[in-house]
Amino acid sequence: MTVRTRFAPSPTGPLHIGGVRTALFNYLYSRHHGGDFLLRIEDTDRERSTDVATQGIIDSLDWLDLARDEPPVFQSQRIGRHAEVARELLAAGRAYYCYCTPEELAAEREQARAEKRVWRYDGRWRDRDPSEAPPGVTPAIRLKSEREGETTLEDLVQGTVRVANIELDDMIILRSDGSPMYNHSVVVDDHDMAITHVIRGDDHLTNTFRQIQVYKAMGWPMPRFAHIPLIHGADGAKLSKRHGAQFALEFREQGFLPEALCNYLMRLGWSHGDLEIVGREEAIRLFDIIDVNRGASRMDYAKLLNLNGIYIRQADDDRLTRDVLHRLAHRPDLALGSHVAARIRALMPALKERAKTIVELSDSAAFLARTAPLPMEPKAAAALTAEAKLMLRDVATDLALTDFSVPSIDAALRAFAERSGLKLGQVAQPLRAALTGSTVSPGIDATLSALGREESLARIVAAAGSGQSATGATSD
RNA sequence: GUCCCGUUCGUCUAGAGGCCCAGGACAGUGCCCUCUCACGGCACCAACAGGGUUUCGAAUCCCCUACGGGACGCCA
Repeated sequence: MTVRTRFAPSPTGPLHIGGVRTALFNYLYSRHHGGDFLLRIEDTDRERSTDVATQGIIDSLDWLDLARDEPPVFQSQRIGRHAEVARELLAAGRAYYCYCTPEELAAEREQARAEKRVWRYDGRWRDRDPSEAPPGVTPAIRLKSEREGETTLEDLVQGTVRVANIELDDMIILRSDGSPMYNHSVVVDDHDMAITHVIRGDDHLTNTFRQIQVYKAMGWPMPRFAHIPLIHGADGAKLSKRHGAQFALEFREQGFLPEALCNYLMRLGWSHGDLEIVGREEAIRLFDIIDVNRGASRMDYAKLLNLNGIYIRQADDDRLTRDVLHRLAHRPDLALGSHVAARIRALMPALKERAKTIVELSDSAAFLARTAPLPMEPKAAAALTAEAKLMLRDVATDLALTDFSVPSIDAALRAFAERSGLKLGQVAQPLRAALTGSTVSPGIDATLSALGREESLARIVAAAGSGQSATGATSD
């Protein structure tokens, strides 16, 4: 039997990072076993479900490269089938009409809570004849749950979990308006979709016991269940806005690579010895659901950032150049052209060594898309002393004689420094300021080479010329 | 409140009775490399929630307590 897993989010908002991990585990599990990974949109709550959210979920999964094997199933299109199963249950005597009104039940629940009692539906219509039904009330359909013994769940992550059946009341499977309830439709859909492994957040653990009752009542084979722990914020509380990014596409916006996010999320609650860096192929090969921990784990943005840096360094230079160009295109202060793309591509091996996000990478490449005179950071301006400016004119002469390859630039700079009795840093820092407007950049030789002869010399001249009047009487 | 689950360095984790006076990674600190910043290298800091059992021996088995989390809808 082929393994079939599914990710079943409700489209009520952007895809949360916990959902991403659930999707990832489902994906990895099915791939590991050569099975199928499916998507089901649980949009039966018409009030809260939106098309925008649905599209957001699909975009998120696409970005993360969690490919589905079949078109998405929309639960809202299956409510007829859910009702049909409910009627089957009714006909088989495994379910019954309940004529309690929502108001009546809500009041009871409220009262029980006020008295600090546990409230459960008492099954008052379970064995009553429908002829006793009060007039004018359209009934809901409730499942006849087992009332004795206990239900045991052999969870792939949580182990053996038992609940006394007395804890479970007769849940509603079909509302009085004919629409299905979650715990019912999930079972019908999972069955019809031939799902073999249900991997989901452990907030669903207690639902499972109710769902098992439906499987039993229908005589359907049960899938295996795996309830994975939730992700919390740094303070151990539920992940929320103040903890930082929490939605998949937010991470994309903040410059994270999908493979870094996947690697991070996979290692959260799962491990394979001391292994930290796990690419997609290896993840598929190594992933097993029984290696997933039971306890909730906390989101550590610092570690994700570190991982992102590692993935950026490993990433293909052309791809990173495209990403950077895409981001820089939105900046009104820059002028992009093919020569800029070439410069960024040329310097990319050095740039990516220094960035932890695509945002940082883009910022660090921005100077390549400017034209002289450059805006100067205060520290860079300070590096351009009168003395330095004079030195720049001289070094420009030497540089002009090179072929602007990295080795020849390096050789020229070292020779110049030695001849002038300067340390390399005393030459490189003013040059860096002149070329980038900053005190931080890749190696000065690579920076010069990427910028090219013409642009480099123009920037040096611009920087050296602006303080021409300096005669040694400069203040501060 | 009831039911269920969990608890190893700040964080993610290794650990399936002796290999552990607890290992790795991130973060932090210091040093080295060095034209800046990174990268890289080296080192330091730092944990078995508490108590009680079993055992020759427990982070590992069992029990209790504390703390944390989840679920208790005609929501999903």
